[in-house]
Amino acid sequence: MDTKLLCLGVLSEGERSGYEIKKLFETRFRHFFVAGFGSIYPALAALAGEGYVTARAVPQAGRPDKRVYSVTEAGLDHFRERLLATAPRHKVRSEFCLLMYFAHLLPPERALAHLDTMVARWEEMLAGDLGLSAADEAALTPGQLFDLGFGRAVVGAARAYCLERRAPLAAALLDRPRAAE
Amino acid sequence: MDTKLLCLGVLSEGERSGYEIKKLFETRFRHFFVAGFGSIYPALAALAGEGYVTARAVPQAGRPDKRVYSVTEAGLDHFRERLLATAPRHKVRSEFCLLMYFAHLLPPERALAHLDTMVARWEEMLAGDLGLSAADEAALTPGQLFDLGFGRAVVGAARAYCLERRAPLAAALLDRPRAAE
DNA sequence: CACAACCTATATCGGAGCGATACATATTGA
DNA sequence: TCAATATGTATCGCTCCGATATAGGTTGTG
Repeated sequence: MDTKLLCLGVLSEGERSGYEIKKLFETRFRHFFVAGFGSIYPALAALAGEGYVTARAVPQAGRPDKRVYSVTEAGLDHFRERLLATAPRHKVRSEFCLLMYFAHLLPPERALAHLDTMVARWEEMLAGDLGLSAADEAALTPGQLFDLGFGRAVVGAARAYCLERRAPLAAALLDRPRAAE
Repeated sequence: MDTKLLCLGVLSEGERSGYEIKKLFETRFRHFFVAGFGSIYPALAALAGEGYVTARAVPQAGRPDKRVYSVTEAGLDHFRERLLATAPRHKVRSEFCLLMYFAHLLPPERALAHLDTMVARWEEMLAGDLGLSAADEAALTPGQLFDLGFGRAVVGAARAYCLERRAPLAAALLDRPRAAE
């Protein structure tokens, strides 16, 4: 389970609760890793069962207790081992591309709306978590900096391509005879 | 199951066997949808059970029979309905980015090797299925053309970024003191 | 002030999904 | 000769994750 691996990774930077880990996933890893509570809580429970992390209950005023996890020595070792054994993969699952592929079976305005939705989402990402200032970047490790730039490059390219091809696509979708180049 | 949806989609272009569908997935959809036999065969069986496709056994010389599937009228309707009800998503799951994020815990040469592996894979994709000639492109629907360009843009951006940042990353990973910009 | 909307916080379950594997044979290439 | 590689179908079990439940606090707005 890769979720276990990433949880171990973020815990190696400091103790955190499941909820905080989810937040972190959303801000720092959104462009390459998505995981919900349904993945994170079981992952943490499994890690605790294997002795790679320990949990500590922190009472909260008027809120349910927070379970704060810390990585153990064995967990750190395990993490490094697993990292060494992990093969680099990069998988995309895009219903957006699927919809575009069959755009001719969709009302044209629907296809274009999907396109606009994606552009908006990518712009949000670029302006949000991917849009750190230079000052913030100084605090990052080389790898974190690499990932940040990678996200910007890929998401930026997707956004740029969609914007650039919107008009030609609209033309091609709306009137069949005229070619759009 | 999205696999069911895509199977229905490719069958709407003509009858095909499970094996042929897998081939098609690998060549046409690799950059946005990955599915193995373990997804495709159950998907086809389910579609047949629902009456959305019909199967026909084609005897082969010296080979197991081929089961060729065709989409039914009901299947075509269902496909269009499902397309209309599908939300545009675009999800990335990248162990490569994960490895890069924690590159400081890896031997530097290992991190760089991972990077080179990915560059090679992306170049393969660009030269292969994403590298159609202009003549071939004329036969595509606007949506197919859009997806092809999208794949080129995104995969190309990933490749370019990795090549561009390789040297700075290597420098930063090898000697900590010097900043790499 | 009432009510909606959203945030913090944890947890489970059922079903989808897919990697690994098995089987059977023919061709290609070293 | 032996190892790959290609065609072809199929299943099993583990992983995974979306949806949902629970519970109260805070913020915002008409």
